[in-house]
Amino acid sequence: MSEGLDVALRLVRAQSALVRRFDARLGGLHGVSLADFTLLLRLDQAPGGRMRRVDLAESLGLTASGVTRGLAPLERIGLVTRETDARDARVAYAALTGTGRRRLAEMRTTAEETAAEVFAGPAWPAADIARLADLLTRLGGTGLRGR
Amino acid sequence: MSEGLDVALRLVRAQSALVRRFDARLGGLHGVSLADFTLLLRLDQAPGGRMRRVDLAESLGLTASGVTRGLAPLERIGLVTRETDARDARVAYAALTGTGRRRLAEMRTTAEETAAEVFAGPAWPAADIARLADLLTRLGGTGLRGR
DNA sequence: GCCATAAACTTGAGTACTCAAAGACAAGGC
DNA sequence: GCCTTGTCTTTGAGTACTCAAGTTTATGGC
Repeated sequence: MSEGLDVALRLVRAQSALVRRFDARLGGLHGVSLADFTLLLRLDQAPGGRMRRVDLAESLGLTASGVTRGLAPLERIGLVTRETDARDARVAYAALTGTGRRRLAEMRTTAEETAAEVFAGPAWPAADIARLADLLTRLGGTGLRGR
Repeated sequence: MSEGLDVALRLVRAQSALVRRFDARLGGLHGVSLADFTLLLRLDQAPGGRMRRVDLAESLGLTASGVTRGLAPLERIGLVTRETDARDARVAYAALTGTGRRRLAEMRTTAEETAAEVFAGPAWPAADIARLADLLTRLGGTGLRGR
């Protein structure tokens, strides 16, 4: 089997393990999934803590439909609100609420702890984590750091 | 944001892009998803081209339930058959059929082409692909190479 | 031999997405 | 001002999984 294919399959496999791990921790402590967390994080990084649904979709690698469906429960529990645009009545912003921001800060702590556990131990020197970040960036997934 | 968390999120993002790409190619040319292909590939690598469903699940990172559901359509289109164990009536093997093996060989070609496209260009020297393979292996996803 | 426990598998219900279609609005040509 | 085209969003239907519960069969103590 070609190495490229091997890498792609390994990546898919690694992802499902990772998602399970984050889902378990975030779900247990905060009642949200990794997808929920990622969405909130992305909102938090946007100016004003709000974004149009299309842009959110684009930025998360989902369809607009997926964003609508993912946002609904977060609105229901008061982490996100819907805001309108004065200029364009078609657009519905998703905006972080105060509660959302506070809860997100807590989630972020546990997400970082989880990541630290994943990369703990002598198998993961900082240089290798950085190398992995670099390689994954090249692979085309838009990152979220420092935005 | 911690670099570990950043890497984890990047990986998730990269995976969804990758899966979409493979799904499009494999679906278009052979009518199967990347998940289908991975399952068939795993079967092909097992001695006798057959495996117990539990082991298949373990090896793919799915639940037994997911395997049952994923296998059904592949049995329906004749790529896989169900076999019984003479010693233990609980187990139902999944086995590649001759057709399955032939079709898999074709799928493999397009999967390798797709992987080659993903890693094409000067951004991806062979050494970096190998490095990525190594890093992902450390991350715990069980690979499929050379089994 | 019988029973308790455990393993392999399937099934029902639920979740998180996808795509395609539809509704509401915007923008530009004319 | 109207009409066409395009954009933003939601919704219906379908897919691919999950978990929990149920069935069937094996195994080991006694």
